[in-house]
Amino acid sequence: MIILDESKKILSESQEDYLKQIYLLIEDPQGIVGTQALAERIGVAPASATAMLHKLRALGLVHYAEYRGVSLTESGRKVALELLRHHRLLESFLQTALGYGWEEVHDEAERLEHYISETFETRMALWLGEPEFDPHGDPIPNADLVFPVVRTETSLTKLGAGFEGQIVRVATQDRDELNLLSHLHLLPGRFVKIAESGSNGVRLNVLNVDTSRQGNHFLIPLSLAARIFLQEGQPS
Amino acid sequence: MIILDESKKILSESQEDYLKQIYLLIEDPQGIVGTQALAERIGVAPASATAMLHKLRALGLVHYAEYRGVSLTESGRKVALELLRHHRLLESFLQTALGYGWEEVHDEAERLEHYISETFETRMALWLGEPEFDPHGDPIPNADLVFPVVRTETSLTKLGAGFEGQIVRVATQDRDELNLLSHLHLLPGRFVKIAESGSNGVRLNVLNVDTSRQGNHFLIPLSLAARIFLQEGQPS
DNA sequence: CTTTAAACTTAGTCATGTATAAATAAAAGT
DNA sequence: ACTTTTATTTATACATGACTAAGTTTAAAG
Ligand SMILES: [Mn+2]
Ligand SMILES: [Mn+2]
Ligand SMILES: [Mn+2]
Ligand SMILES: [Mn+2]
Repeated sequence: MIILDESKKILSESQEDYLKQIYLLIEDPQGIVGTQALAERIGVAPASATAMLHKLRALGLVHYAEYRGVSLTESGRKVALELLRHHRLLESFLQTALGYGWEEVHDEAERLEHYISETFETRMALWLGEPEFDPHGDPIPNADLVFPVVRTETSLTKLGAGFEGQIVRVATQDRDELNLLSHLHLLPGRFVKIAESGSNGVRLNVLNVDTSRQGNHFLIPLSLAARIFLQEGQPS
Repeated sequence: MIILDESKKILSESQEDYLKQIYLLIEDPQGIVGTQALAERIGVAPASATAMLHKLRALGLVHYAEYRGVSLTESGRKVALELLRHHRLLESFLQTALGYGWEEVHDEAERLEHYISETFETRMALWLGEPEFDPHGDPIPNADLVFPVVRTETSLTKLGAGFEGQIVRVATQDRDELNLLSHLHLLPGRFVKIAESGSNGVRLNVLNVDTSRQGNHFLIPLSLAARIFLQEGQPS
């Protein structure tokens, strides 16, 4: 549905998802991703991915050399960022405006990101007050597809006991994990203090929750703690 | 995207649009519609419609006999109403919640109606306060797909000079017509008095608009007047 | 009735996105 | 280097939804 500047060409939901997944699979800005990993992520056979890569290359959306891997061209990257903006604005909007539960937003956004118009995008952003981060704490590219300035965020596993800071990102889409974190008040915005940090997990005190629930001593397993990011600071 | 109760089968956007247009083209509850009219409405060649009708019949969604025309089965009708509910809730929501212009809502709703979930539908309805009519004045089936009780509405062309009533429906999706009506304050909810009704059109006085614009004597052509519906009554 | 026109369906193609099976290239192991 | 394993591509096929051209049915006129 996203319309390319140049020829006003319209991409299919499939094509868009390939571009988005290529973007997300490439960590380093200069990296490439292989056919297998891509196919696996999209949920198709490797041969199907190869076929699609030929088409995307013909459209000028990817750099792709047979057997060597794939990366995005400038216009391919724009499509991916456009989608990312739609997705993250949608997650914010569904939660804030429509009262969606924390775990319900992802699937809906995954589908709708391909079908909302630029007008819809603009109006959501306006309604939300041009947010820079979504409910997970993930950065939202602005209308010109530029990311907000990065915050200094550090994974829970890299901080020691006694550290005080604010949760700024929770890098998981898993429903159960999100429900757990939601229950424990461990969502972006919360201020916490690390009570204990060991090899089997991390214990936190939530600082700005009513005193009756203060002594929050649940042990967060390392696998999850690694995906919770803090920024130093105290509640204002 | 709409999921059939029985086999959890998912319909394509195309299939859904066929069912919806069959529904809209059949005025009488017991009527049928021909291949040509249907094809024209969808924007495909008649042969393409024939092919699709075979598929929809195989899915148990339409009654269809070659050369004799098509109508909806009970489950086909449910899909059509489901879509209609999505469409009309979306139009209301885009306008009320997101500040869409009167003419912008239709195209967006036409696409999104196929991709929103039942959750999205439910939340929109809640946000809007379970509305029974959309911004055009068209009735919205409730969650059980039952229409609200019909209002007594009469086309402008069937009423004489001096009649006072409230606009309850504006049966057009045309952007220019909608813009015009919007400018003239002739939208559902307004109270008007018929100033003149002749063979070249109808002139209205808008009753509850500031006095400076009272003498609204624009001539509404009959073709448009026929699609404006009033209910008798005075402003409260 | 028979002829003609309109509506409709069938037959044969095409584009898109997927799949499996077989072939080939690249990487790893010895 | 040679061999084996793994990644990837090619060849072929299938489903969907569209098209055009040609044939068929039905309805309207004479
Ligand atoms: Mn998606
Ligand atoms: Mn956009
Ligand atoms: Mn539609
Ligand atoms: Mn629904």
